[in-house]
Amino acid sequence: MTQESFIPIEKILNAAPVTEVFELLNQVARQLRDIQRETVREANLTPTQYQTLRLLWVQDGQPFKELAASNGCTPPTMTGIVDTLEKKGLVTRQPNPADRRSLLVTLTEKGRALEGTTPNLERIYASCCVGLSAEEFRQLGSLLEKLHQSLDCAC
Amino acid sequence: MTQESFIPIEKILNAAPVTEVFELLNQVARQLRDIQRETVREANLTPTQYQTLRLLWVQDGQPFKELAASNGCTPPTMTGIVDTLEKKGLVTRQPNPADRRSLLVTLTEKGRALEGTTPNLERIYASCCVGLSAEEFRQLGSLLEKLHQSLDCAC
DNA sequence: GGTATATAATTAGGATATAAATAATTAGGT
DNA sequence: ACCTAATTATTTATATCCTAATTATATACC
Repeated sequence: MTQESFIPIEKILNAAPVTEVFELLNQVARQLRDIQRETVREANLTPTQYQTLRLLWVQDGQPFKELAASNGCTPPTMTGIVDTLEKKGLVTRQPNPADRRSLLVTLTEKGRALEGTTPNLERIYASCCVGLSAEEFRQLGSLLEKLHQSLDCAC
Repeated sequence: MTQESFIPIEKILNAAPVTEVFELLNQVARQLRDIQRETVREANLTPTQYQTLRLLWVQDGQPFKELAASNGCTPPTMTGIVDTLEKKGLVTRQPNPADRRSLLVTLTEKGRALEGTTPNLERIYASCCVGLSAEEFRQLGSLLEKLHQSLDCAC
């Protein structure tokens, strides 16, 4: 039995490799949000507003709950986001014929027209990833997917 | 020339592979923050407050600017965080002898004592990553580091 | 049918976030 | 020394973001 077998768990934890990687992940997420912020600033949108509009451009007329889930926030948060988008005249609340409790978040003409005028985020994102090969990028996606699954199960 | 040659760039971009990976990355970041929230809830702390205390546990008496940078937020945000930590009696603002504009964020006895009683986040994080092998996890860290560098340069 | 439970969106209240402007202080150039 | 420019923390205004509690409606169960 080699000496390495006796490295105490505390010592390994002190190195905190997991925490380090997770802090790096958070840092990268912040960088991406900042890039997004710069990209949509000219359109007078915040990253959150842009993200929500993107979801509606793909499928208009979504109930709050679904929209919140797709956006990764809670329903109360989505209420606030839709409030500000409504103030800007980009969306409206419409009754849901299928359920009178539910409201559908719906694009206005102005909100729909915005799709054609906002810069192409995919293009800008791609230009920021020159440091990674296509294969490395594919690998990153695969590992993140695995981590996502693992976090979903374990916690 | 086959028809495939005429696939317009817009159609390819709609597949949005980069955006997909980046949205996955954001989703994982959110999962990690939620785990952190659950972990420190019992201590009556938010993830942000815990993160800031962690920085002070490593090095006490940091100026606002440094603390904000380490925490990945702006100085105005750090002002708010320290305000709430001060209200909880965990930190105080101390004058910086080296620069009268500067204030040092300093742990109180109560704030320092909290280090021993909060749960070990590293241990909890590690238990959530059972889906990845050590090698895969190392690879993920390496790819994130590369992406971090790339985003820093390109944007 | 009537009551209990569940669900959709909101409200209330607190804590982060950003941008923009400000007060106090320091640093640099002349 | 003096004046301008840069820096530190803050304030203000607006926008996210959470949890917990509320309101209105729908579904289930007996």
